[in-house]
Amino acid sequence: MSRDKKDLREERKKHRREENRLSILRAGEEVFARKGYSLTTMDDIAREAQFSKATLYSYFRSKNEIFFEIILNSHEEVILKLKKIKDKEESVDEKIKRIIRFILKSLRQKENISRIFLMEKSLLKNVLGVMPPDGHSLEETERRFLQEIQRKRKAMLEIISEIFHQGIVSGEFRDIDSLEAAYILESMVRGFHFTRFWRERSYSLNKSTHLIHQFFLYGLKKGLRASQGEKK
Amino acid sequence: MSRDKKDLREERKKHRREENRLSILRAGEEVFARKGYSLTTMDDIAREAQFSKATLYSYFRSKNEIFFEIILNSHEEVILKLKKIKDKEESVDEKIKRIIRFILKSLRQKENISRIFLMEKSLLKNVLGVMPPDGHSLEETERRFLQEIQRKRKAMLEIISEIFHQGIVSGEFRDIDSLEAAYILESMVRGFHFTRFWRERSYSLNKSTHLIHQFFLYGLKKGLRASQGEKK
Amino acid sequence: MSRDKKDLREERKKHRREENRLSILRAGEEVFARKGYSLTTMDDIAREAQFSKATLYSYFRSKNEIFFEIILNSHEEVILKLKKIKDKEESVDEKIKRIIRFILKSLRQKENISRIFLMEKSLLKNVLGVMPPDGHSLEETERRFLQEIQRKRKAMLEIISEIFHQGIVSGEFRDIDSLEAAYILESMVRGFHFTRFWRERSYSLNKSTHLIHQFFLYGLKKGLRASQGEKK
Amino acid sequence: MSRDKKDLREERKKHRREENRLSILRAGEEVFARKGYSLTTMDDIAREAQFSKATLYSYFRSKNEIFFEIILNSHEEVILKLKKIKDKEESVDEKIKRIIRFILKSLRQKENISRIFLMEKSLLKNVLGVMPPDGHSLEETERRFLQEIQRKRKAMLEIISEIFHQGIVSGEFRDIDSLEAAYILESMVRGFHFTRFWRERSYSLNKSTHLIHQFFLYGLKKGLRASQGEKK
DNA sequence: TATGAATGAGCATTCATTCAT
DNA sequence: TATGAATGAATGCTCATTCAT
Repeated sequence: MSRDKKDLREERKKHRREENRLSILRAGEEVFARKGYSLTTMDDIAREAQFSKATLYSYFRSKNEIFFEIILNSHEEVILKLKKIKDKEESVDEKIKRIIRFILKSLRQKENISRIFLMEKSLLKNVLGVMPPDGHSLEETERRFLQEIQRKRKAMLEIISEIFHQGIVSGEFRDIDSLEAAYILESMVRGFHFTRFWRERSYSLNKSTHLIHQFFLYGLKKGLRASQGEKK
Repeated sequence: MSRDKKDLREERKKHRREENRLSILRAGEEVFARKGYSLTTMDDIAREAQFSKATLYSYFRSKNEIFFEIILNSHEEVILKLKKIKDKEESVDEKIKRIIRFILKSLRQKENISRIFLMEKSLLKNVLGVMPPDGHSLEETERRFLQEIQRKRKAMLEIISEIFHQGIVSGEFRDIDSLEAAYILESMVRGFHFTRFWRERSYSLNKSTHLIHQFFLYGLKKGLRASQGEKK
Repeated sequence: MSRDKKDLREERKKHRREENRLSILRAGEEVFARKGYSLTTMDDIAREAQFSKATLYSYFRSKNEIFFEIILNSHEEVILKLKKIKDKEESVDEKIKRIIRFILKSLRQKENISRIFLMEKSLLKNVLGVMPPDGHSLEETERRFLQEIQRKRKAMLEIISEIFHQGIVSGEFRDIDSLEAAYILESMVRGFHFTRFWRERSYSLNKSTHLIHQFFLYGLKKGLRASQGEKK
Repeated sequence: MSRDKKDLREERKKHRREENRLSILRAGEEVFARKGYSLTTMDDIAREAQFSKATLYSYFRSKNEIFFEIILNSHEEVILKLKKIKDKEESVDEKIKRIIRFILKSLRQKENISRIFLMEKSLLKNVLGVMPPDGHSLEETERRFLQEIQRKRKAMLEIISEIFHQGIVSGEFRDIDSLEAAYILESMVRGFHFTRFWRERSYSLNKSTHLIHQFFLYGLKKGLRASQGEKK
């Protein structure tokens, strides 16, 4: 009895703890998205999460770690979604369109979360994107994060490439390296998103999706029957 | 005589000043590239430039201003190079290849200068890339910078789109919006560069250029005679 | 029980905080008095208060705020004392003497706190004592401070003028504007204090009090029975 | 001949130099008066004087020295004016009125020059008005300045006291220490000026003069025929 | 556990003064 | 002599992190 009671209490505690953890992550995402990494202070996150600053440190070891966790989680979501798309019963073309739209959409939602993730140097002290990813001189946490993230990204890209593979096997697509194609698609979508701020014209989600989709499938050259679909 | 002498001295002084200015910019570029914007201190730049920190302030009004100048200059170089490419006597295909290679190359060289430029939120207090570019609430300097940079980027993209236009007119390319095509190409190249850190495989400049070039011209679909050029 | 205990702890905490606050103010007063406003650094105050500089900022928003608070508090004390004097059962003459002595004394004690307060331009950016007190272009904090201080000073002078009023009503004093008389008395005392550094002779508190008192009551002209009291 | 020519050139040089010196002083007065001591930078003065900052240092050893010189000069003017008043053929009463008005006026004109002079601690590093005027630990320049200023002030006050002496001898004034009377008068005038910023009502030069004059002559007590002259 | 309080290490920027021409 | 340039030394303020309760 007392045994059970104790377990129950333990259980509840754990549950509560998990909930708080999530609160902090949500708060972090909110603030990071709004202010970027450097400009976000632990105070900001604490305020948003309605905890004391010190409490944050009982859930996470550092500002960095909070950020890492957010990034990692967001990748997890993406993987799940991509799997769903892959397993859908529809044409490969349609799937690709869905992928483009989905990535664009989540980039827009998480805006500078992804922005930061891709870019901010202060993230990994003096490292990210500059040093070759051998990762020596990285702190343990950072190393682990890098590994994690690379694993997840690999998973993402492999799912996409599997979709392409279907198209290649079926003879619909050119016989190319399907992983490279996945790289290209991701590059296009991310690139299109991140440069959009500087464009004169702004494109709706639909228009953007269509544009990228057409170019990715048919390229610039004449000779293929690229449908001249919707224009915004 | 004395007149001339004085002028000469003035001349030399001005020249010296210009040189110092450049030194600081070079130093700034170096350090920003290594550490990102937030983590770069004026002390860092001063040390690198072999000046006292205070001296920096006699050449630039702020850290921000140094950074802006670096970005702006780098854009200027790009514009010049693109113009040269455009005016070359060679096939449009070849020009596109050159553009891809050139952008990739300069992204690699300036590495996270461009990275920072695209991303760092702390740059324009809470603004860059997030708020719509209406720019109210920006400080004067920041506003000017935004204008400048947008002007330059527009120029860049227009040069590229003019090249495409040649191909469209000649019937070589599909009849699409040439500016949109420029957006896509830029997205691909930038995107490919910025995601490369996360890829398992790393691609040489040649291989990257080829890959992007092929996809940009022929897309994924079968039916076009994409040359099966070099593989890394 | 636990309830009470918690409250008690809260109580103690609050008390501790209040004490620290006072420590900082005392430290500030000490250093400001010694070095003046501009030359006093937050580091100085922190050292004197035995806190870290950062801690100061958890109690006060700025150097200015610390200074304002010191000034304000010191005025509060003065008001209290003046009230006491006013309510004493003794002759108006005696009360005036007490006022003179009291103000002189506290000016000596707080020495250049009051000096600074009256004088330092850097206090209110380009304002204090120069611009008419319309107060536009002042920051919020500064505006509030100005209001507060003016309210307190008004209170001080009104108490003094009320004392004079008694004397006027009783026919002892000339029928003059009692507030103007208060202005004059304050001017004499403050003026006498602030110019003393430049005098050859220095006057004891007693002697100073007597001197001012005599002149304030009887003026320079012959014809009144100014007591030729103590000479130092 | 060549001798004379050389002398003439020397002469002109000296003259020019003296003129520049004055320009700088005038500029300094202007800026100090506007911004106070701490907030005034050498750059400000240089700009106002239309010289390079470095040039200032060929005329004065430091910011302090410029300020000292300004103060000293201004005292010189005062002395001259007081002498003139003293030597005028008119009643002592009238002379006193003139003195009051004159001091008030120049305090208003030089506003925070005098303010600073009286108050700013940063002037004499950590000293002025705080340490007993023994002046040890003062820098040479500061010591000299203190001496100078004290000499001049003594002169000023002696002139005033001489005027009073006339009145005492003639039996018009009470038989008091004329120097003390001078101290009191100065205190009243300066005090009245420096506290004016905090008063609710503001007084015109005339009204101020009258007020101070009446009180100085007749005091608060009834029994003397204080003329109930103009009220503002 | 949760938290209010404390702080070390910075950081951008300023300015009186010196130096080289 | 006059000056443009250079700089050392500060200074107010911030923030991630730790500590004591």
